[in-house]
Amino acid sequence: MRVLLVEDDEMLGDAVKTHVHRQGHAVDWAQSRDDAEASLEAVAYDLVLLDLRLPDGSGLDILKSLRDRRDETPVIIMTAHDQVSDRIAGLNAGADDYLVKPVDLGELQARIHAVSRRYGTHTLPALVINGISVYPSERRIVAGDGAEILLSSREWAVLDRLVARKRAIISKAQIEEALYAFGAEVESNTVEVYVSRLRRKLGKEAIETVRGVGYRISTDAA
Amino acid sequence: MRVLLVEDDEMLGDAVKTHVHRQGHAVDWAQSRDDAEASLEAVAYDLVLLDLRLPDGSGLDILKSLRDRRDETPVIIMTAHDQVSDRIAGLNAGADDYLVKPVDLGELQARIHAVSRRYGTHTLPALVINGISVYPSERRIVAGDGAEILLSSREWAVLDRLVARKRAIISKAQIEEALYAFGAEVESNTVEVYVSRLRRKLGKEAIETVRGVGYRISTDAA
DNA sequence: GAAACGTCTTCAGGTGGCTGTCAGCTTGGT
DNA sequence: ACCAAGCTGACAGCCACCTGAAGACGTTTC
Repeated sequence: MRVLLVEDDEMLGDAVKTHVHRQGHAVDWAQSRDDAEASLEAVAYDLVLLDLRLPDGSGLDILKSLRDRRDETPVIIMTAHDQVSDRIAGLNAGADDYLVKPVDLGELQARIHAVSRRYGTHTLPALVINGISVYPSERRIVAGDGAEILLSSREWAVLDRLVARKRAIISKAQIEEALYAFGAEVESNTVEVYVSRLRRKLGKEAIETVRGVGYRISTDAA
Repeated sequence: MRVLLVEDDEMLGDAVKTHVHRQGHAVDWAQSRDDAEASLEAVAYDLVLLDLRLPDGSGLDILKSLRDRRDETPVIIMTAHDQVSDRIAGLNAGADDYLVKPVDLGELQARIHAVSRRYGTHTLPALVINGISVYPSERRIVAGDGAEILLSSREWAVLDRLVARKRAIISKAQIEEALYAFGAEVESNTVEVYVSRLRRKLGKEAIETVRGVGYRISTDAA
């Protein structure tokens, strides 16, 4: 997932960003209201973590303007104190959930998971190889440090076949079948080339070759 | 194979686990939905046996979230009663087969076999030597601790001949015949070499030499 | 429209695992 | 002790696989 974190506190922001990164999500961190609105305009996010107390205006206004634009991106509010009025205002303005500071990272994780599930987006990677998270139905993988790596459509198609049945050995023929939906034959080592490219992005050990049989995801890669 | 059993009933779970374990598979047993999801996240399985009625949520959700993640691990459902609606919902959600409780262990075995066969993996080892399972038509053997040992195609061919008729003594000539489909003569001790290589992987006692006659699989190896 | 860019496919040279061969050694029978 | 049969480490050749490069094609940018 792609997450926008709106938080002016350096310490807290850093902790949250790191933690959410570790869950395998791409995190942009906006430290002011202007920052946040610029980001929201430029990028489509799957989730927004929103602090209501910002130096240059209320976080609530960000949420309101989002919903005014009929943007239904899930928003989780982080309120500075357990102020009932804040929470009510936030939820009324269209927030999906809220957290009370000091933020417990485990709780944050659980709430992100719950909200995302409600929206049908994926928060759990289908697979983690070498600390690199692979997500289903997304042409992107996330490295351990949070950096995003984009996959081309063919690269992703190959990886998808391998990940769908993790413990199985998949033959080149099976992979080709998935790549070229009937008819469109290919007469060279295309699959080998894409495996090679995937290895460059995922790490050499990520995909195991079984000579004369096919390929398989390495299950033991830590 | 590595199997995840999701079942909250102690009695039934124990019986099923024991039975499946006897077939030579590694079985993890999850007794709750949370347990099951944690296991699925951490480990790649070849098969999931899924009870739909769990204390902390529906087993169907587990299946749905698996398929949402484009995970195609085979799933066999166990429904509490012969509820048509359950079965239909399960199959629609992407289950591969279903069992009706009370579970008949023989039927369970047959269905596991059928589902696995559809996916090209074998569930019944042709033979167990030294706690190492040998599967038909696969160039792979599995040690007692679950570690996999890959065989080269020639190694496999030799082992296959020996396993095909377990108690019989197979001559070198017969084995050579299987290795080199007519014409392609071999004029050295190739068979001896491959027996040696196999012994290195299977254990010294796995293959017995009958001087002047041929080889045979040791049946007494525990 | 032209240039810059990214993707897909093909090809060619390189690499490493698999294979068959042999030589020297071990084992079993007499 | 001797011989025949079998065992196994070493090695050269082969073939499956790997990978860098380049051309064809489509897309974006100016």
